[in-house]
Amino acid sequence: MKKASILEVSSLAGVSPATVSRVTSNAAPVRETTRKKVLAAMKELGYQPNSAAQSLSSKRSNTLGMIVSHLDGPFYGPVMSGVEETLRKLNKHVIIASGFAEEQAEKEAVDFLMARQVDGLILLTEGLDSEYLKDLEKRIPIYLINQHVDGLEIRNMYLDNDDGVYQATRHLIAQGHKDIIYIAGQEYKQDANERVAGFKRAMREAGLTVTGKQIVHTSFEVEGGIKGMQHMVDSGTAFTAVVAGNDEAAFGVYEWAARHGYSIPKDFSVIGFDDILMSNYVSPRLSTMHFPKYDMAKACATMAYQEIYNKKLPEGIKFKTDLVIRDSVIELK
Amino acid sequence: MKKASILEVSSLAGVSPATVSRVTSNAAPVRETTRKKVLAAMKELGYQPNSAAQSLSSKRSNTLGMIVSHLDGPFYGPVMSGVEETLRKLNKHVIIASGFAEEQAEKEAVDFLMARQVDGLILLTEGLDSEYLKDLEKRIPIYLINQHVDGLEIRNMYLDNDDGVYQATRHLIAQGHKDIIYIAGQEYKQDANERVAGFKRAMREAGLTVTGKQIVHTSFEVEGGIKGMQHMVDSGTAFTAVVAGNDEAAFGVYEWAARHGYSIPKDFSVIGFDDILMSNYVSPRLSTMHFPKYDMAKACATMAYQEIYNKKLPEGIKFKTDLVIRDSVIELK
DNA sequence: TTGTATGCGTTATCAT
DNA sequence: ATGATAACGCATACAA
Repeated sequence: MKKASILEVSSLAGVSPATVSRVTSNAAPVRETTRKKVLAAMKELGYQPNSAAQSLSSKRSNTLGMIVSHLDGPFYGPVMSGVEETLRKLNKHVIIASGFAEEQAEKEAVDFLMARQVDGLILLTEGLDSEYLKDLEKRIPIYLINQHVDGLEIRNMYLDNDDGVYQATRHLIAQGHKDIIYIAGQEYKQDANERVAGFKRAMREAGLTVTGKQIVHTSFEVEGGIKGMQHMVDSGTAFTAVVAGNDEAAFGVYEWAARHGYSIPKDFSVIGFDDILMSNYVSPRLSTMHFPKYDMAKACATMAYQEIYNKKLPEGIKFKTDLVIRDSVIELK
Repeated sequence: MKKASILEVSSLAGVSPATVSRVTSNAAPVRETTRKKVLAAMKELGYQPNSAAQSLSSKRSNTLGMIVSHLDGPFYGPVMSGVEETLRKLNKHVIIASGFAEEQAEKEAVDFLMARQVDGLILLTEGLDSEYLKDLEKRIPIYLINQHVDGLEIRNMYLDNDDGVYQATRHLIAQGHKDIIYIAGQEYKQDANERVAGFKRAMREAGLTVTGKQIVHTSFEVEGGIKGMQHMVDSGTAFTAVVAGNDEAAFGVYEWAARHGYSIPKDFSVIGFDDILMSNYVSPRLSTMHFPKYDMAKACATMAYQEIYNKKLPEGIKFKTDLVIRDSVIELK
């Protein structure tokens, strides 16, 4: 069974190739009886449209490009998964490239995918600035996950970072904590700063003072959590609870605690952000803010599909986090 | 700057389109002076070959398909990363699809990618049996990661699972442990069983008896580790050390220990397998067998490239694991 | 070494 | 509703 072409199908069905194309693409009306004939012929020959030919002729690749900072990492996996799954059901393809969170590499990834004639670009990047993106948007539909760009709001899938950490902090406060420290992500990262803002807001609203001493910028990594804790202790800042910029940093806090003989949550409470898979399996199980990564990815893929292939106007969505209470936070006596 | 075609480049360079094609594809000799002219023209027009046209004409998509069980998960990420990175450097593309470790879904993924005219298939699957794969191999070059199929050895990137667990177990024995239990992965999984074999071999070689009581088949997941431990305790099997089928299961052992008030490695030692990222960050840091996922992925991608685009014969590679000593195993006094 | 001409498999335009 | 036919942009025999 070698590859059959549209021509063979058409002759076997006794119609023109154009008609076959009409039934495969579902783009024009076809009499029900002829449709059946064609479908039968397709099945008999095991016909699969040649996508290169389709692309060449239709000027569409039926493929979306996706760029993520890293192919590994607990955060990107679920996002890729959601995008791929959604698009596959819609019979579209994804080509994923990694950008390593570096401007140069991410731009190369863009070029790489553009050369591939992708119909749109889903971007979960960190090194592409607003100028570049606005420019890019003129050439191809783009969809941004986790990055806010003025003027591109409608193509933005966004998380309410501020509100998320606000909730997390309030949870701590509700448990009686007053001396709370915050281990923030990289200062140049948008989301890191929004989260810091949520922390400050919650603290002030509760009548608690927040000075620079209670916040340290490190990174969204295990190492960042470790360093952050060390910094706080070195600087003599007292605390009964720590909110980590993300779960990985929270694991760093755990690690620091283990190294120095502290017990969580007995000695101090910890809350994270993202709700990555591992968070449910560390000891103590990490209380955190659930980031609806998967839903966000699906929404993003759907939005892209709708705009590109169905001419619907895109509409940005702002997602909210949910508090996931587990075992790493206890009431302060 | 709209998309320039090969025709415009050729006329601007004062050569035929065929010559332009020759320089882009690097497939036929071109006089150095004309090459420069062409290159200049390409640059001036920002020429990017239309890959759909290339595919259609050359009957090559310059794209490899890759199927993994899950897009997330600590194991697949590094593998995807290695493949993507390697291929991108070689100017080839990867389309990744997930198969969810289910036969049906994985076969659909194959069809999906075949329809896309991929030039080859890199398979990191769990639901595709030998028969199917041997059949598939007749239609398209395939490369198997982590799955041994008789007759397809040359297209196989394989890990010496047996030797890995053998080493892990010997490490435990060298530390004075005699009562060792093994928490194995799913019984229908090839690698799970090879690992069990390595365990038995090491035990017997050391003159230690190994009965069915010391081995329990659960799964390669955190939950599997938890259940495995519970099973061992319920059945009253004594032990001073446990080897887990993989790191995730080892985390389950950690979790079980935490829930029941045991302290690792004081109360018992634990060794894992895979060396996933998190293993370095749990407490205590997990001793484990390093699985060269990334290297394996790169080797696989390179092999695929060489065979498909350079007609070189593929050659399967068997990788070895390395013992990574961290803090979860201590000497038995 | 370079040019000419044809074909790749599909979609889209224009008829009918 | 359906058919005929011209693109689509490139690679590749074949010729020169």
